[in-house]
Amino acid sequence: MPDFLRPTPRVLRVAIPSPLRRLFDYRPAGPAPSDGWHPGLRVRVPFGRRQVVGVIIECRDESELPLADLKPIDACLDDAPLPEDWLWLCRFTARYYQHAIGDTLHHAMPALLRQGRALAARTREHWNVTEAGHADAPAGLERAPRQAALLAMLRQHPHGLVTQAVLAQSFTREQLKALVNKGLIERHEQPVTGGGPPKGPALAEPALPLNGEQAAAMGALHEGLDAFHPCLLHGVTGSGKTEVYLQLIEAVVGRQRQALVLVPEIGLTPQTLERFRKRFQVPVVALHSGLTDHERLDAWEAAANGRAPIVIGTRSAIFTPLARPGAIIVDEEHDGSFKQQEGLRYHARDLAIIRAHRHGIPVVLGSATPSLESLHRARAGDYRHLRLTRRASRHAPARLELVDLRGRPRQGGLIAPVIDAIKTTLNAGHQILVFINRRGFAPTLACHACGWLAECNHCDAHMTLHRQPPLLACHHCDHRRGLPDACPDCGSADLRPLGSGTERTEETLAERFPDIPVHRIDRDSTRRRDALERTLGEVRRGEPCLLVGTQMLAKGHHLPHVNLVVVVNADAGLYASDFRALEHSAQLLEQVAGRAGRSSHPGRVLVQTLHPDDPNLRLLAARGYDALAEQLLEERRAASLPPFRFLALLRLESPRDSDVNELGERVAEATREHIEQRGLNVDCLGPVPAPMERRQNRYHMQVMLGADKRSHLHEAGAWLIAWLEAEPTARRVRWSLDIDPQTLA
DNA sequence: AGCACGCCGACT
DNA sequence: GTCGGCGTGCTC
Repeated sequence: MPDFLRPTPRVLRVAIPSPLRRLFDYRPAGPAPSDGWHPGLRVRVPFGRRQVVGVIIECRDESELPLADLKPIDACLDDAPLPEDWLWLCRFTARYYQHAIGDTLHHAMPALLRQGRALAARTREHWNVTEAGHADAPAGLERAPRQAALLAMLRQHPHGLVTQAVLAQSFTREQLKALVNKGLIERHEQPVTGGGPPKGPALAEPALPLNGEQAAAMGALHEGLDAFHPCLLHGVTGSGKTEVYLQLIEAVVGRQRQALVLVPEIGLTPQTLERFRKRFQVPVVALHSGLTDHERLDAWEAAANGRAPIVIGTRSAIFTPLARPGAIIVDEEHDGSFKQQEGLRYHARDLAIIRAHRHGIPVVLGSATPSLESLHRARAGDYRHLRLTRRASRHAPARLELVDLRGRPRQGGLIAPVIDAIKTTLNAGHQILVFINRRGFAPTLACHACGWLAECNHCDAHMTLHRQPPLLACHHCDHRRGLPDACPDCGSADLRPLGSGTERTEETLAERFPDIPVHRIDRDSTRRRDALERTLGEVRRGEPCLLVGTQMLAKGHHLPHVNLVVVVNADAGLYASDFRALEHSAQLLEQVAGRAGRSSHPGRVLVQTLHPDDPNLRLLAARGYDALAEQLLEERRAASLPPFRFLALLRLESPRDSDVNELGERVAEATREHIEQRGLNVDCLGPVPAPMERRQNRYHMQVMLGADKRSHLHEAGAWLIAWLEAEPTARRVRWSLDIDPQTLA
C-alpha cells in the first residue's frame, strides 16, 4: 500500500531509554511525518513524570491496554526514520545480548540525537545579495570598507555563500549582520545537501607493491567483494596487514562503497590516521573520544548518507550507519577492548561479522595472534584463512628465551644475566624495552617484623606502593592513603616494598645506567595529553635508551631501534583461574616480542619466569603463538570450553554479602529447575564468589550458564532474566547477564 | 534508570 | 517541629 493511503496507526510501540526490557504503547498525535508513521522515527513522549526521547519500534492498531489509557506522544522528532541498517543492528544486539532495546538504542545513538536534536531538518546558513544590494552604489557603506568588500564578494556568487565560506575570507558575523540590517543581503536556511560519494580519484599516493602472500590475500578478497565473505587475515608482526587493508579499502571506495575500520582502543593514534589520510584523497572520518557532540553527529550523518567513504573508530563505531556498506575491517581482532565490559556487554568484532553477513559484504579480521574463537572458525572453514608469514625486514621474528628466576636475587625485578644483556645491548648502541605488567613502585608494602601487608579497606586487594607521589593506592577503587611511618599492627619501622612495578624498575635501571635516558611509559606517566607521543618521538630518533612500560608499550607502536625486549615476569597468565588467561598472556608475549628487531637488526627477547619448565610456556618459546594456540584449542575442546561451548555469566553484586549469596542460590536453583523441566541442554554452575569477591565494598558473585547450542543458552538466559525481574529481593542486588563473557573477573 | 511517596532518626 | 536517609513501587 502506498504510504499516502496508509491509515494512521492507532498505536505506536516505543522503545524508551531505560533498563526496562519492554516497549511502551502511545497514541500518535500532532502532524504525521511526511512519509507516514514508521519504525525508526524518534518521538518525544511523556514517561512517568518526565519527558524522554524514544524510538518507534512498531506501528499497530492494538494494545494490551485500553486505547484510552495510552498517552499521546508529544511530538515526532524526525521526518524520516533513522537508518534502517542501524536500527536492524540495534535490534539484533538487544536480542542477542538480552539487553533492553531502549537502552541499546540509546547507547548506539550520538548524544545529540539522544537529546532530541533534529536530524532531518538540519540546515546550513546561507547568505544572498538582495535586490537593493545589487544596486550600483548601495547606501550606507561609505565608511564601512570591510562590509563593502564583503558585499562585493557575495555579488560574485549568484547562488550565495555559506557562513563558513564567508568567515574563511576573514569577514565576521558582525559584518554580515550589518549588511542584513542595511537590507543589502539576506540570510537563508538551506537543507544540508547530503548523499552521494565524493567525486574524483580515491588515492592520494600510490599503493605499495605487494609481496606474494599479500597479493594472494588481496586476490582472495577481490573474489568476494559483493558477498558475505569473512576472512581471518593472520599475519605476523611486520608482515604488512595494513597495506592489505588499504588496498581493500581502495577497491571498496573505487566501487563507490564505504569501508568501516575498527581498531583497538589505543590503536586510534595520530600515526594510524595519518597513514590512512595520506593514502586517500577522499575524507577519512575518525570517531575518537576527542570529538565534540556536534562533530560526532556530523560524522554519523556523513556515514549514514554516504558522504563519508572511510570511517575509522573503536568499539562503538560498529554502530555507525552506512548508506552503501562495502567492507568491514577489524584490526587486532583479538584485542580485549572490542568487548564492552559494562552495561550493554557487546563484542564489536562479533557484531562486525553479523553486520557484514546482513549487508552481504566482506569482513576482514586481522591479527598476528588471532583469538582462539576466530582461529577455530577459520579452521572449521567458516572463515577464509589468509596467512602472511613473511616480514618486510630480513629477520625472522625473534624467539622467546626463557630465563629462570628461581633462587636468583633480583634488582628492580631483574636478575644479573638480564642486566648484563641490557648492558651489552646499550654498548652496541641499541635500545631496550623492559616490559612489566604492574605500574607503581611495588605491588605492595610489607612489614618485615610481623608480616603485615598494606591492604585496601574496600577491596580484597593489596594497595600498590607509589613513589611519585609517595602514597598507597588501590588499583581496584579510588582509595588512597599516605605512607605509614610504622607498621599499624606491631609498630615496627621496618616497612619494605614487596616486589617491583614500573617505577622501581625505572629507578633501578637509572641508577645502574646513569648516562642513559630511561623512559617510563604507563598510565601514570602518560596521563598528560601527548606525553606518550612525545616520548615515543624521542625514542624513534634512535639514540640508545631504556624504555620501561606496561602493556601500553606492547601494542602497535613502531620502535625500529629496539633490539632487546625483556619481560620481567611472564607468569601472570600461567596458573590463573580464568580459562582465557593463558591465551591473553601468549598474545601479549607475542606482541611484545614483535617489538624486537623490526628493522635492521635481529632482536632478542628475554622472558623471566619462575616456571621455565611449564609446557605451555616452552611451546610458546620454541614454536610461537600459532603452535600454542593449536594446543590450547585442543585443551578447550577437551574441557568443553569456548569456542567449543557457549557461555553466559550472571554477575551479581551488592553492598551486603548476604543479599548476593541468597539471591545467587535462589536464582541458580530456580534456573536449574527450569532447565530440567524444559529438557534444555544447559549447565548452570554456581553461585561462586567472583575472583575478587569484595571490590569497592561491594560483594560479587556469579552463576555460569554453558551450552552446546546457542538457542538453549538463550532460552535459559531469557528465563533467568525474567525470574530476576519478577523477584522483589533482586532489586537490592545489581545484576547483569554477560553473553559470551570475555573474562570471568 | 529516574522519580515519587512514605516512614523513621538527628538536627537548625 | 522539619530535613533527609533509602526501601518500595511505577513508568504506556
